[in-house]
Formats: sequence, structure tokens, C-alpha cells
Amino acid sequence: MHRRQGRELAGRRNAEQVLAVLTEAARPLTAYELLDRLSSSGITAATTVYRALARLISAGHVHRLNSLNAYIACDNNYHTEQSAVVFVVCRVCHATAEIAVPSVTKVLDERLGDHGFSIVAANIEINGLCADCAKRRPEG
Amino acid sequence: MHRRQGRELAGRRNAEQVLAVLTEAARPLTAYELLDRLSSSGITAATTVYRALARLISAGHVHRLNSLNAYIACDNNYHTEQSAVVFVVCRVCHATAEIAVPSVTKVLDERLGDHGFSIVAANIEINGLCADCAKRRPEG
DNA sequence: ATTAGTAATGTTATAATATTACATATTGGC
DNA sequence: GCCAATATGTAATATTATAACATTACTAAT
Repeated sequence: MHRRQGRELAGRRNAEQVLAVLTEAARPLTAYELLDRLSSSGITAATTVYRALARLISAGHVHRLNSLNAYIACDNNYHTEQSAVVFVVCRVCHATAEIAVPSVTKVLDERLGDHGFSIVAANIEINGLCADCAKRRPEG
Repeated sequence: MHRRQGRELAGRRNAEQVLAVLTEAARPLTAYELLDRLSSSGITAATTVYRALARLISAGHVHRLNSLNAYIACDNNYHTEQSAVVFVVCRVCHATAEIAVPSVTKVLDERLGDHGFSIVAANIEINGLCADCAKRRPEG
């Protein structure tokens, strides 16, 4: 299909396309949702999407939301692998925001060090109701 | 198979068996690992395991670890749905501990309130190295 | 320029995780 | 005892993710 590209270029282009779709999306997308939206771009296999996601996640451009099995573009660069990432995910509409809560990382680090545990990556996902959905369905 | 039991009793018994296996296990188990270990008890379908897990999770006796797609018996009762649960998961051996870090919940609550977000459940999974695995593979 | 070595990609199949749909069974109220 | 309500059992299928391996393109040695 696009076989003319250089050794790494296809992979990079794939990753760019995946990132572009994620960046435009208003909510986290699953790998297969990405695949659907990328079929017109010549990406036709789940593996290709997963490999692109792996690149993007390594580079810190995308995060995986474990509670949704979905992926979201990183909207800031303040955090590193060593630093906690806090996501708030609306349980109704799945709108997701990435929020800085700097003190959390520090607290966790101190507390877990006591247990001989060294942190590699913290994934904090908060499930709740966004303001909009809370209005519509106040019962929660 | 065990059709003699009362309307809810089979379900309760199933849940008890699932909980017993999880409680004995040294690490989180996936639903299908549970299914394997329960086949001698007459539980032969994934659905049965998932239904038992749903009961146990609702009751707070079991937690789901999103990062592993696995389930673990709750080893304390200090937390409620409103309160953060912090798990530390060794990325090598999957040993998992449930740790109280009370200040985290408070910090998160305050910070997210600013965004009009109301917390329903916080799931905090810390991925790292336990002391044992750090010794064996100091490079991390 | 040719070509072998290396490494990424594409493709297909399949593994692993989870849910749906519906038939069957159990209980409690009448 | 019979019916309604609800839970369970079973089988099929949906969803998410990875494995295996052939193919392609780049690099560098010649």
C-alpha cells in the first residue's frame, strides 16, 4: 500500500495518524475505534494500531486508561514516567481530563518507600460525574 | 448440577467459593484463572465467575485491578466507595498490596471539586518493583 | 551498483477477557 | 398447585490484545 516509505517512516506516519485522531476526539477511544476511523488511511490491522499506540505511549504522547481499555492524547507534558498522572473520567459520557495534583506523587512515594516498593509508574483514574452529566442526572 | 439450592443460594455459594480461592491466592487472579481453579467445584462457565465477582465487588470483598485485568480479595475494610484505594503491584511478580494513604483521597477530592467533578470511585494502581524483585533484578 | 544483514512492517490467526441472550430452575405469594 | 418474579446455567459471541511469521525497506560492506 504505502510501501515506498523508509524503514521507520511508515511506523512514524502510522503513529502520527493515530495521534491526530486521538487529539481530535473528545473522549478516549479504544484501539478498535481507532482502527475504524483509520481504515480510510490504509490502516487495516489491529496490530498496526497497537504498535502505533505503543510508540506513542513510550514517547508520552498518549496514555492508556486502564478502566476503559481506551487511549487518550496527552494534553500536557508536565509529567514524566516517575510522576503520577491523574485522570478524571466521567462514568456517563467518558469525558476525560488530565489534572495535575503534584502533591499526590510525593505522598505516594514517601508512603510506598516505607514498604520497600519503588514506583515505576502511577496510574490514577478517578471515576465520577462531570459537571454536565451531574446536571442531567443528579441522582448519580 | 447443584440445582437443589435456593434461589439465591447457588449464587452465594459461588461467590463464597470464588472469594475463598482469591483469599488463598498470593497474587491477583484473572477471571479465567479462577475458572480453572474452580472447575472441580462445579463452576464451569465464565459467566458464573463474572457474576460472582460482580457480587463480591459490590459488597466490597473483592477489587478489580484494571492494570492486570485481575481480581484480588480485599484485605481490609477501612475504605468505602467514596474513599480511594491504593494498590501497589509489582511489575515482575504481580505481588499486590493494598495500602492506606489517607491524605491522597482528601487531596484529590479538593482538587477535583474545583473542576466540577464529583468522585464516585478512585482506583489508584501503582506499578513498580517490590523489595524482593528489586533485589533479584536491581536494574529494574 | 549489488547484496547480505538487520530491523520494522503487514497480515493472519488466535489468545485472553468479558458480555449477551435465552432457556431452565427456584422460590414465594396467591 | 400455579403463576409471577428473579436468579442461574449454558452457549454463543463480542471485545481487547498478542503471537507468529512472511515481507519490505534501509544500511553498510564490498
